[in-house]
Amino acid sequence: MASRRKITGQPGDTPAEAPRKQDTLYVSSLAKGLKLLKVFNRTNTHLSLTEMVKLSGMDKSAVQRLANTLMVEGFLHRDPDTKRFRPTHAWLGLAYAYYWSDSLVALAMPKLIELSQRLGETVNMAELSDTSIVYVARLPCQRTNYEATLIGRHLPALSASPGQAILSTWPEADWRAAVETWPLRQMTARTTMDRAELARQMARTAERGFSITQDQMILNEIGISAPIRGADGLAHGAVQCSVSAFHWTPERVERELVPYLLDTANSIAPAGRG
Amino acid sequence: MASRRKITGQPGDTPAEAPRKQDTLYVSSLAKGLKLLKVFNRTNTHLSLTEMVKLSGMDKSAVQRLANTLMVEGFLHRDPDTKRFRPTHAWLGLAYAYYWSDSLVALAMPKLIELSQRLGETVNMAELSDTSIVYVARLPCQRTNYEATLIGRHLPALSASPGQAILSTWPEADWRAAVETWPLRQMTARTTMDRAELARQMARTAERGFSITQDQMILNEIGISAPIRGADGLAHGAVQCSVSAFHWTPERVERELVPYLLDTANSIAPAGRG
DNA sequence: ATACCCAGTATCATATAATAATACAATTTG
DNA sequence: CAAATTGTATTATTATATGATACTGGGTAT
Repeated sequence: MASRRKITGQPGDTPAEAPRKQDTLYVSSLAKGLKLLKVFNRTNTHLSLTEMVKLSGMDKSAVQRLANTLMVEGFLHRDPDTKRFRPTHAWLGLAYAYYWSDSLVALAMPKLIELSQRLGETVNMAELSDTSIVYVARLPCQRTNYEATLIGRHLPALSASPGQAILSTWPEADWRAAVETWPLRQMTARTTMDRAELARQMARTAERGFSITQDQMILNEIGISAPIRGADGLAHGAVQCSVSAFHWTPERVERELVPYLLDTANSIAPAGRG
Repeated sequence: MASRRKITGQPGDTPAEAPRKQDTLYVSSLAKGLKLLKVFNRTNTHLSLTEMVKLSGMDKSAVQRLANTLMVEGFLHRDPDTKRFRPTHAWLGLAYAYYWSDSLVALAMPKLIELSQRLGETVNMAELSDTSIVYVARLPCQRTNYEATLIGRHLPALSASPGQAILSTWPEADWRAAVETWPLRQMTARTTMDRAELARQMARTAERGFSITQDQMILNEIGISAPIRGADGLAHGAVQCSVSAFHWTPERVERELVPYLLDTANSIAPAGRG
């Protein structure tokens, strides 16, 4: 590796390229294989070998071997005609396994279904994952767009209403630190990028016990979230309801949705830790 | 490896232990890492190092290194207190990526939502994966149990109504071969294990264009499925409705559910191949 | 208390198994 | 039909994964 090092690294590469992680208890071949899985996303769905090479920044031979291994093990499917790789049902199998390890979802599910039928609007459940929230359960209604039906989506916690609801249950110093440092991404023209403004919203959320956001992820979308508190008062997750600003005003939301949302969130009592 | 081979292999091991797959384009370290992921399932949700060793049949040191790598890469979480590993939200992130690669789900989703609201009963969509069906979309209703809300579940295609519906669109010789050879598992006391009987059911299904099963996965559960046909007439997936035998009779199902189910399935037109 | 046992952690010499260059085949493109 | 691009196969080289072993610490029973 000393002599045959990568000479320059193409300018388009991911920055820094992560020189070496640890040593003895780090299996880099496994890490590279996982990296190849992560290359598939919303825009990269059916990839050729060379595309995988470009996107992963790894060597052609390496990608060849890793992709082949993933195929043999059932994690990638190769279309014999186009020679392109795509994810397999094994990826859903992992989600299935995940759900059995997350007791909070099991607790919440019946209440979420009930809420969704009562409100007739999209109901979601999200959990915090580092500085993002992740949708773990989704009950769509007719006018829900496809993206909003998909579990596993990660969003910046600061901008999404479930994130704000969860954070608001933290000690004030903690959530203020998060508001200062956690990443933000301009998703729509109106996504709040002003951290001072976010801090004000958070203060209001902490005070009221629920969060309301608008135009943050999609224009004309109103998100309302209530935290699911544990015995220690800290939130493990949040129940979210998503409605259209065409049909709803913040006032009506607060009158007709929030009470049910809070009721549902409060009725979900996490046992120990999720 | 010639000298330090595994001496005997404990009697409890998985059979044969897969001596070697291929050689030059097979990265066994990656395969082992994936094997470790597969160890997590419905019953094994939070695993200690030694449990992972037992379940995977791999060396203690190997598991140590692989698990550590999976943790560093964000695919396993370790509880600092119990020292146990569990799946992370990355597992749901893979499901999210999967959904963008499966255009059939995107096509079907709005129709499935509509159907679920019209019927007020659990509506699912499943796809064939080898000899299993996999649930790719689920719209639960109040009395749906937790397991039936989870995507990614694999079931023997021969026993599940979506599997029968899909198979019934194949040329008769093909589905007959499947009925003869594909695996069966006794899930309830009444799961049909008689292949001749299954063949009769399949013939009926092929004739009628939809399948009805009862007591196959859960007692008192009736499953009704309609195939989603492509341009070639072959099914890429199936729409399923699941109801309780306490509230429904096969006759009423056929009158009040089947027409809507068929209508929904027919309105989903797969473009090219999923 | 103390000794034991078991689970988790760390270290290291060894050679297996991953590497990346290269060559070949099969495409698609001009 | 040539040229370029992508996918496939082969190989020498050594970096990297291996698994035995030893260390640490918590829990339990003696």
